[in-house]
Amino acid sequence: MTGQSARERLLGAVIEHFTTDGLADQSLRRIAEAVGTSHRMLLYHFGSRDGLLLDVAREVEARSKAELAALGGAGDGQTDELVRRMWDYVSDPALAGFERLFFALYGRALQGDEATEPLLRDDLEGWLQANVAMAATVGVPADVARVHARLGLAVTRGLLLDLLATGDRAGTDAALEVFARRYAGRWWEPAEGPTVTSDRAS
Amino acid sequence: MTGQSARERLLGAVIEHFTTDGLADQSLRRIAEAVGTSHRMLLYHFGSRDGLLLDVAREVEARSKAELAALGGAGDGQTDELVRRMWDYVSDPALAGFERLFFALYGRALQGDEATEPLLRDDLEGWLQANVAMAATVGVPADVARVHARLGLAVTRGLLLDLLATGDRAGTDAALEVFARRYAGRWWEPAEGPTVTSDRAS
DNA sequence: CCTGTCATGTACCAAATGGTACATTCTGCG
DNA sequence: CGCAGAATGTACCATTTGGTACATGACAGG
Repeated sequence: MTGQSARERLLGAVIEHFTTDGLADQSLRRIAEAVGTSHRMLLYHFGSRDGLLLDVAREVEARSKAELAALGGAGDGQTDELVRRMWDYVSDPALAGFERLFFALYGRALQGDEATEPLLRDDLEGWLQANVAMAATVGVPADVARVHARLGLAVTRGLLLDLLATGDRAGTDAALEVFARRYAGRWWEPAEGPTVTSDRAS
Repeated sequence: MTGQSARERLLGAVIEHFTTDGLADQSLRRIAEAVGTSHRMLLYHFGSRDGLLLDVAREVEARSKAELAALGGAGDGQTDELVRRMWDYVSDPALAGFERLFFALYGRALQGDEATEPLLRDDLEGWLQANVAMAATVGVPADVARVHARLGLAVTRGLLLDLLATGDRAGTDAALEVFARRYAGRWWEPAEGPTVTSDRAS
């Protein structure tokens, strides 16, 4: 029973360690000690240091995807509600450590680190597609949904960076609320009285 | 003349090196070789490895601030124009390497790395204050300006993360345009027909 | 010319690194 | 039981690491 499971337990423990102690400048031995094993075992299960980091990146990506999937249910077709729910979930203090790890891996990946690259390739595209599919169920055409999903993700990620850096929950909450307000309603259905945009004035 | 200048030249070269080759797992000796000096000299000028990273972080933060300051001029009081100009500037491919370095440092800092911490403390707050000051010249109250500046920065940063990861310029441009459209006009001047907010229950 | 200060090179160090070789235990299965 | 294969421990390795000690170079001002 230990076959794949031991490895998975280790992986979970390593992620937890990276979550609390950071992933920069961590040697196999330090990691091993922190998760209660030997650096020999990490090599055994993951092949190499980069192999370990690769699996960590994959797992983090998978968990992020799971986060987002959890938001799929109970949609009422109001995009502002979706972005609010997403923000509420993702800004939960209990997840802060994980989100920090996510961004640390992401930053590394941006600089060409091979081990963390899967994060770049799959994460965003997966989110967009999930969103497009979800939007289709309430009648939003795919191309429209895609661009709005993109914007919604950018807002939440940008504000999450802000929140993690400053800890200013009230400020970031307020900013998200401003955004959500402008997305209230079923705006994608063409005519419906005067639209949200305040084209007058200016 | 070499006094502070040699150090500054080195710092610039190191940043350039980090920009192209990444900052993860770089030893003093590798850095030194890349910038044409000895690891001994890096220690001499920056005290320690962390000292070097600290100065890199400070400099990157200073350059980011300078980026934003460059956007201050020629405002016409239209917030959508400001966010468009900001995006145009920040998404310039020529700056991509630098932005990647920025996010890599940022991610590190989020995980508690002391050397890169100044990025967290100063960068965002500086941007907010600059924006509030700028907005004041066109009559936007400070508290309103602050929350909108926050949102604007989040959108650009979030989309920048997207662009750097996917390279999808058309997609990110389109998302920004959707955002900007909803910000057209001088929306902060209170009464002007029905407001945007749709105070729904819950 | 001498002397002091900044800059740089050379040589070195103990410690830590990722990885490997080999022996050993554990465990499920025929 | 006995044995294969996975899991783990021990010991080791060459290399690299950040940092230091010390000598030397450049060069300004007295």
